[in-house]
Amino acid sequence: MSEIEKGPDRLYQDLARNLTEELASGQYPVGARLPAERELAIKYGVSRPTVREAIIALEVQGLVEVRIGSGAYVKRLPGSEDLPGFNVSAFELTEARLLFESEAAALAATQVTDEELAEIERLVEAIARENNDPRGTEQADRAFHLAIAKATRNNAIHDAIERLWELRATSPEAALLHEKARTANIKPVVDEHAAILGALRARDPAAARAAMRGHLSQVIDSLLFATEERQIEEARRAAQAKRDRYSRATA
Amino acid sequence: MSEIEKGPDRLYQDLARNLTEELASGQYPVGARLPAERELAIKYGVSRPTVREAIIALEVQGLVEVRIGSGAYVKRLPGSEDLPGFNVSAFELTEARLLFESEAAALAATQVTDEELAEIERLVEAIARENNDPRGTEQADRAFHLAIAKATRNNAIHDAIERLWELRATSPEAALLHEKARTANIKPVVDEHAAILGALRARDPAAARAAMRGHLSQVIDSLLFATEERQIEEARRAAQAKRDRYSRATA
DNA sequence: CAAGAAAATTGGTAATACCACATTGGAGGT
DNA sequence: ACCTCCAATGTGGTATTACCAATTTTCTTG
Repeated sequence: MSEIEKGPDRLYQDLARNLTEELASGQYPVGARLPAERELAIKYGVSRPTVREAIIALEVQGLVEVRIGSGAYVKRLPGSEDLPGFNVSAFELTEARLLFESEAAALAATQVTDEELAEIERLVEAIARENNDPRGTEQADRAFHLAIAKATRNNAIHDAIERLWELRATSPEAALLHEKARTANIKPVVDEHAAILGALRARDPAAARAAMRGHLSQVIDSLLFATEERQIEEARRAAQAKRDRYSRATA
Repeated sequence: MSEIEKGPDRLYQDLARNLTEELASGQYPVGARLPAERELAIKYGVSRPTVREAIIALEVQGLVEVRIGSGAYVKRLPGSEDLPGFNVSAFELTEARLLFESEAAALAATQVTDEELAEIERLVEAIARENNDPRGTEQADRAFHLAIAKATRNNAIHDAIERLWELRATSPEAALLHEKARTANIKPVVDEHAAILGALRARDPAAARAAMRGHLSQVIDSLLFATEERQIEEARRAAQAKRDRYSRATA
């Protein structure tokens, strides 16, 4: 039937990629059996050893399970890596950032170097430009926050915060909600980022913490604003009340 | 030469396991070339297709890189997965916990249920028993801190803190240093944990934060105590000074 | 209709052959 | 003596064929 497109190297890799795509397309749901090795060999115009190599590649990746005398069965779909913490909402994510990044900013204020301050200042300007671009990707925003995390001189802190941003990128719902919030609310972020920068420049931990908290509180507000009323009104009120309680206790 | 031990299923898996062990043993350092497929086939008494399957399994795992016409070369050693944040010290880890878990405790104080309080109380008692056991594994300690993280009702926070504990477990140096610190300093932890529990029970965020900070500051102290003077005296002073600066700013 | 046996199907492994690419070493020229 | 080039050799890449073992299906049979 269909032919293998291109690639002079490693036929089995092309075939494994093709099969992975077919898995992702839903052509073979979880639990389904793949065609026999001999059939696949004919279908793709390759030899059976090559088919076996490709299936072994999928097997090692945990995509399929091979049962002797029976066949190769779909174990999980390509997209669904079991990354720990994959099931977090945009609210949880931002709440976590509110807690962690605020403290990180305070620590960074005691550690930041002049070079890092210059870099952060450059990123603030980049964020301003990014905001004017209707199709901005928030790359500068991410870089800004990670630069502060890095200024803590603590790899564990930097990694934890970087991870939160990755979760945001890999969670479809979170990315969508953030995008909605962004289009509806563009103005204040520049000032907030500048305030954070100012506190860092002053080497004032308390001010840096407060500025970061203010910024992320604003982000949560914009998320709340972007939330459909009818849809999750209850969850919205709960998130609001939760934050209020925490904020009041730490004011 | 050597024979394959056992296993009626999947010869290539046995062979891949054998090769992985030989990689781990340092028999083939990074960059070294593995014997030719034909040689391995003879050495292990299997056919070349089977050897190819095993090598492909290693290749998919990123252990070796196959160059056409040249051979299979060791890319990385089995133990060294590139988990993000693999290179963190015990100090960084605990400092991160000091920042994150303190805030998590504050948030948890506003969210914790009576059931969770009962569970946490149970864990405090378990920690006390664990401390009397010279070969305690700190399982209860971990469970205690994760229970508090869970009481925040925020999966992102829980995951981030859980990750820090995993890093501690997977980092040999960190585990070693903690073990040294534990044997040298057993007494205060019970009181500290009880203090945290008390603050949670009182639903007092500020007190919970302070209690957690006090506890983890104590942990850092014990780590400093366990650090060999001659070895990293400079790093020790730096860590001490860093924490002091942050603590003074948040007192 | 059910239980068991036979046949067909499927993955597992081996053996062999040939091709393409890489490396190496020696022939030949400078 | 040195460098260049190319052929021989080694190595992985793939195909073909064959046979075995486990499973599944089919069919016989009580």
